[in-house]
Order: sequence, then structure tokens, then C-alpha cells
Amino acid sequence: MPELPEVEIYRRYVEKHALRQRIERVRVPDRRILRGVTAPALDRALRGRRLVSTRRHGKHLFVQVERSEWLYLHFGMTGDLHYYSDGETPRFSKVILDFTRNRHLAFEDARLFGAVSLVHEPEEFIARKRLGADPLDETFKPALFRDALRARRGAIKAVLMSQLVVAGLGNLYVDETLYQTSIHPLRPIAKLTDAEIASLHRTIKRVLNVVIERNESNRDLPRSFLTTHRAEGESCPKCGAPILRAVIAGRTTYYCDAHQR
DNA sequence: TTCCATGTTCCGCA
DNA sequence: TTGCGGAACATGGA
Repeated sequence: MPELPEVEIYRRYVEKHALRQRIERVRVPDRRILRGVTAPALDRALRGRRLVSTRRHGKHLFVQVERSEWLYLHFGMTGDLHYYSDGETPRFSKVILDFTRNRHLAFEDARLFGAVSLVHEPEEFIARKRLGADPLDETFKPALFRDALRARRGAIKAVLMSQLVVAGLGNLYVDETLYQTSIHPLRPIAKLTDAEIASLHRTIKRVLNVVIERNESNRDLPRSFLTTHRAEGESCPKCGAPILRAVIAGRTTYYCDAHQR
């Protein structure tokens, strides 16, 4: 379930479990997950080395390999990480790092929209992809966000979904952000006030931080979040009106027509 | 059985 | 030329 908060949890998971152990070998049960690298090349880049640090930008995770390139992980719609000691190999494993002492880190992905690769330098990757600022990075300033939004046309939902404007929001948390700022997902950028854009900026950071905190401590999201009411006909937590469902920017969208304008 | 899915990329059109 | 909207991708789970 990977948007920015989930990828941040994966980053912490790698930090907690998988650093500083020697990699004995890399297995690739399904090479279709690889992008621009072969299974033997991936093994050569990692074998005998250790993972030493992590870096995340939006939904992109980079894991530094000592004296080598960075391991790049993208989780697509169904990517997941699982650290385990012997026992069962996770069902949808696509790439498995075998550490010493029978420890393993599996990258799983049932639906194959994710990707595993090697990159020389995360900064270069981010620049080449022209990714927008990461909303939890200190460079995500209100003026930067406002200018990035104002440079675009179309509906606010579509624009917030673009990784070139802000890196890391996806369908769920765009809906959540718009819900909490009472902005209709179809509102054109040109019709947003500066105050609303400032509110969006604050709300994006707050929503993502709340999701990370709750996820980290294994708690449900607040009942005041739209995300806990994503079903047509559910009652809006703010006003009790029925939650509506529509396809906007090509994705299923939930919103409250009573107060999102 | 049928429908739906938290992402990204590519294609056609304006 | 640039940018937007929608389809395609591959597959499991409800």
C-alpha cells in the first residue's frame, strides 16, 4: 500500500532490520521486476557488501550499498518488503537479498507495477525524472509549492497526483488532503486562492505525518479522516452528508459534496 | 464470475 | 511544442 507514508515506513524498516549485514547473494525469482539491470549484474553489485544507509524521495526508495551503486526500489501498487529468518519465502517475492546467518530481505510485488534497479546517484535520478519536492523535506516551502501549482492547468486533483509537482502523493492522500481543506477535487488551479494553496501546503504535510505516526505505532487513522470512510454513501465525518464517489483524473475519488467546493 | 485496485508511462489530441 | 486526459500494463482479492 505504497504512497509516501508507506514508503517512509519501508525506509525505516530497512534501517531497522537490513543494514550492516553482509549480503551473501541476490536471488531474482521473477526478473520482470528488474529495470535496466540484469539479475547477474544486480548480484555482482551487492554480493559480499553491506547496505549502509537509506534515502527516500516521494515514493522512491534508495538504499546505499557500500563501495557500489544504490539499490533502487519502487513499490508500484502492491510492492512490499519482508525481512525474515529462514522459514517460508514470501509468496510474491521478486528479489531476495540473502544475508549471513540465514536472514533475508524480500521485495514482494503481486502485480508487477513496482521496480528494482541500480542507480549511481539518487540526486541524479530525481533530477532526471524531474520530480517535485518531497513534502516532508525542508525544501518544500510554501512559495515553491504555490509556484509549482500555478504553473499547471486543470483540476487540483490531477495536479496533486503529478509527481512532477509534489513527489509522493497518490490517490488516497490527495483525496484526504482535498477533503481536509474543503476543496473540491475538480476545482481548477486558476480558481484557487493563495490562502487555499497555503492551506493545502500545510495540510499535505500534516496528513502525511499523521499517517506515518499512526502506521509506525500500528494504530488506525483518526475517524475524522476521509480515508477511514472511503465508501460510497458513508457519512462525512465533518457534516454527516453522504460521501460521493466519482472518477476524477482517471482514479476513483471520494469526496463530500456538501463542504468541498 | 465480475469488478476493482494506494502507480507510472505512453499515445493521441488540442 | 507543450500539456492534458485517458488507456494500457499484470494480477490477486473481494
